[in-house]
Amino acid sequence: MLSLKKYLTEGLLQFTILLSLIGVRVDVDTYLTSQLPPLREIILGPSSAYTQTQFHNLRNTLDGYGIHPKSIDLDNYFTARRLLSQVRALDRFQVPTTEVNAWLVHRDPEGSVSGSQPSSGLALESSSGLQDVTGPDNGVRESETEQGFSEDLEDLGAVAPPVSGDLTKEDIDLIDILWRQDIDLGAGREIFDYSHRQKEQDVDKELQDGTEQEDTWSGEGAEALARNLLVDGETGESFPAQFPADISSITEAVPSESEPPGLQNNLLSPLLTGTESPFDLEQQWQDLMSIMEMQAMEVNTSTSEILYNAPPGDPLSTNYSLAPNTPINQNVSLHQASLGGCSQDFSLFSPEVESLPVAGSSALLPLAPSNSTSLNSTFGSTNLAGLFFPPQLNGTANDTAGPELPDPLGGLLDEAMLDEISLMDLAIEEGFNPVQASQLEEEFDSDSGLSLDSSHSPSSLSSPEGSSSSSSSSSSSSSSSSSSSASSSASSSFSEEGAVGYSSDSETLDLEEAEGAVGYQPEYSKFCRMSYQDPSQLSCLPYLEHVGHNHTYNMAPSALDSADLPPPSTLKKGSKEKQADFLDKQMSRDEHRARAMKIPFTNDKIINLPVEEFNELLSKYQLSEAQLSLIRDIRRRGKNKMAAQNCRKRKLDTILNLERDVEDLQRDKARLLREKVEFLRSLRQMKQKVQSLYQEVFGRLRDENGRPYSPSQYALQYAGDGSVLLIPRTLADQQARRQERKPKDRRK
DNA sequence: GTAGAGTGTCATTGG
DNA sequence: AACCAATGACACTCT
Repeated sequence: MLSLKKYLTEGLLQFTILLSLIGVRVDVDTYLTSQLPPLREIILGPSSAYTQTQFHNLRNTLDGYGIHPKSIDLDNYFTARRLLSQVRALDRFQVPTTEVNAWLVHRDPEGSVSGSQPSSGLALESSSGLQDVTGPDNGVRESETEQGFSEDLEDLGAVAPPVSGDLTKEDIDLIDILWRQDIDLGAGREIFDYSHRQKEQDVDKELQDGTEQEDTWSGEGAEALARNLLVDGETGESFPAQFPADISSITEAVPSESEPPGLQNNLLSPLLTGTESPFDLEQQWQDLMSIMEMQAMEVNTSTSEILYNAPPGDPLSTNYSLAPNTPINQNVSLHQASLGGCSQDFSLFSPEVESLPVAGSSALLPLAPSNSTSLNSTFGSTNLAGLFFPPQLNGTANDTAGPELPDPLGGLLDEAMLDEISLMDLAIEEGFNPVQASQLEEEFDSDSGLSLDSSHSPSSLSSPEGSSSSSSSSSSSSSSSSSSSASSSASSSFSEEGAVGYSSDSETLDLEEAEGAVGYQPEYSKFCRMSYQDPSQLSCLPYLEHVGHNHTYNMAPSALDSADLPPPSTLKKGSKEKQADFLDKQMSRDEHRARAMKIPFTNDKIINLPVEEFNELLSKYQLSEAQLSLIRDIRRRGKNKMAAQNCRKRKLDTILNLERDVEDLQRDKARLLREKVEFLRSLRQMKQKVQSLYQEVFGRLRDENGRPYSPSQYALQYAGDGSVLLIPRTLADQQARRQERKPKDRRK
C-alpha cells in the first residue's frame, strides 16, 4: 500500500512535470464545466453526461479505459488520455482566463502587505497562450489540473512547493487531494482547449518577462485576443477573448446600497455563457442576485472595503476591461501567496464570491449565526474561507486540523431558503406539484376561459341559445349582470321581450327570439309543447312566459284569459276540454286569478308594461277595486318573480366566478411553486459551485514556505473591488461581527 | 317517504 | 313618496 502510494505520487509528479513542459496549465474552468451541468439540467433536462455523481467514476470509464485510480498503469493511462485529449482540443477555443488578485493582508507586517503589488505575486493571472502543439491535453482533467498547479508554482516565482524529491507529506496529500478533487468535480469538455492554453502561455511568457498583467491585456495581446472569439470552456459560447466582466448588466438590476460600482459585477459571468440557453441562465442569475441583493441591503460592506480593498484606481484590482457579453473573467490577485494554476477558474467563482460579501455580507450573515461558536460564528460575512471551506479540504490541505467549516452558502440556504424549500415541499405534497399544476392548466385550458360550463353550471341552459346566453352572462361580472337585468326590466318594449330579463338587452333579444319566454329550458319546452299542440295559442306566445313555469296551482279552469285566446267555438269539443285542462295546468296562479276576476288584459302586460303605460291601460277599463288590487298584485308578483330569477342567476354566476378565480389562483400558485423549485435548485447548485471553487482557490494558496494555508487560520475575503484577499480569520471574524451588527441596527 | 333542486312568493331594504 | 330591483326566507312542486 505504501509503495503504491509512493508510486502514485511519483507518477503524478512526473505527469505534472510533463504537463508543465508542454505548457499545459490548469484552470478553474474545470469547475465551470463540471459545475454547470446541473444548471443545464434545470434548463434542458437531466443529462447523464453531466451528472456529477458520475465524475467519481469518470476516470475508470472515460475513453473506454477501465482502470483503477491506484493502478500502476496510471501514468500510462493519463499520458495516453492527455495526448488524445490534446489532439482533440487543437481546434477549440478556450475561455479567457481569470486573474486572481489576492492580497495577503496580515502576515508579515513589514513586507509588502496590503496595498502593495508585488509583481511576482500574480500566480493566478493568466491569459491565453498558445499551447504547445505537440502536446495539447484536453481530456485528462486530473492530470491537467495538477500539472497546471505545479506549473504555475514554478512559473510564477512564488514560493512553490517542492516539485520532486523532498516532497513533504502535506504536499503529497495536497496533490493527491487536488487530483481527486479535479476528478470528482469533473472537468469541462474544453478545459484544456488549445486556445485557452495559448492564452495562458502568452501570459506566462509575459510574466516571465516581468510584464505587468494589465499591460498584457491592454496591449497588443489583449487586442489580438479580442479579435478572436473564445469559446467558453463549459458552454461553448463564443465571446471576445478579453478580460471582460460585464456582469454589470446583470448586477445593475440588483443595486447594492453600500458597495462601490463594479463590486458586484465581476463574478457572475461564467454562468451566463451557456450557449443553449444563455437567457435562462441569466434569468437564474438575476433571481439569485435579487435574493442576495435583498440580503445585501441589510449589510454595509464599506468597512471591509476601506480596510482591505485596493484603491479604485488600482490597476490590478480594477483592470477589468468590461467588454459587453464577455463577462467571464475576474481578476483575483493573490499577492504574497502562490496560487497554483487557477487561471480562469476563479471567474466561475466570481459571481458567488462577489455577491456574497458584497451583497455581501448580508448573504453571509445567515451563515454565521450569532449563537454559533468559535470559528463558525466568527466567520463573517466576507470571510469566504470560513464559509466555503469544506471539511474535506480542511483535513487534507490543512496541516493543522481546523474545525469543520460551514457551508459556503449555507447561510443563504440553511435558514431562509431551507425553510422555503421545506414549505415548498410541503406545498407540493399538499397537491401543488408541477404535475398537478400542469394538469390543472390543461383542465383550464380546455375550459375556453369561462368558468361557466355545463358541468359547472347547473342552471345553465341546455339549449344552445341558453348556454350561450348563460356563458356570456357568466363571463361578465355580477355587477354587469345586475345592470343588464335592470336594463331588461326597464325596457319599455315588454311585449316584444316577453321574457325574464336577466341577461343584457342583446342577450335578451337573442333569448327571446329563440325562446320567446323565460330563459330556462324546462319552461321553454313546456311552452313549446303547449304551443304546438294548439296552434291557435301561438298568438299568446310572447306573453306566455309565466305559463311555462312549473308552479301550476290547481285552480278552477274556468278563467281562461279569453282576451288573447281565439273563440272556443273554433275547437272541437273533445279536444277543447283536454286543451283547456292542459292550459289550466300551464297557467300560473295569477293567471287563473286574473281569468277568474275577468281581467281584460294579459298578465304579461300587467307585469311588463312600464308604469305610465300600465296606468294608461288601467284607465282604459272600468275595473273594480278587487280587480285593481289583483292586477297590482299580479304585477308585483310577476316582477318579483323575474327579480328572483335574476337574483338566483346572479348568485350562481357569482359562485361560478369565484370558483374560476379560485382555480386561477391555484394555477398561479402551482406555477409559482414550480418556479420556486427551479430557482432553489439553481441556488443550490450555485452554492456548490462557490464551495468547490473556494476550495480550489484556497487549496492552491501557498505561503512563502510553499505550504498551504490553514483554513482555520486564514480565510479568503472578497473585496469590494472584486479582488480576493487572504486575511487571517481573526480579522475576518471581526469584520463579520461588525457587519452583523449593521443590519440589526438598520432594522431598528 | 324523503332529500334536494327548482321555482314562486313575501317581506324587506336600498337606490 | 312612489317605484323598483335585489335579496333572504319560506313554501311548494317535482324528481
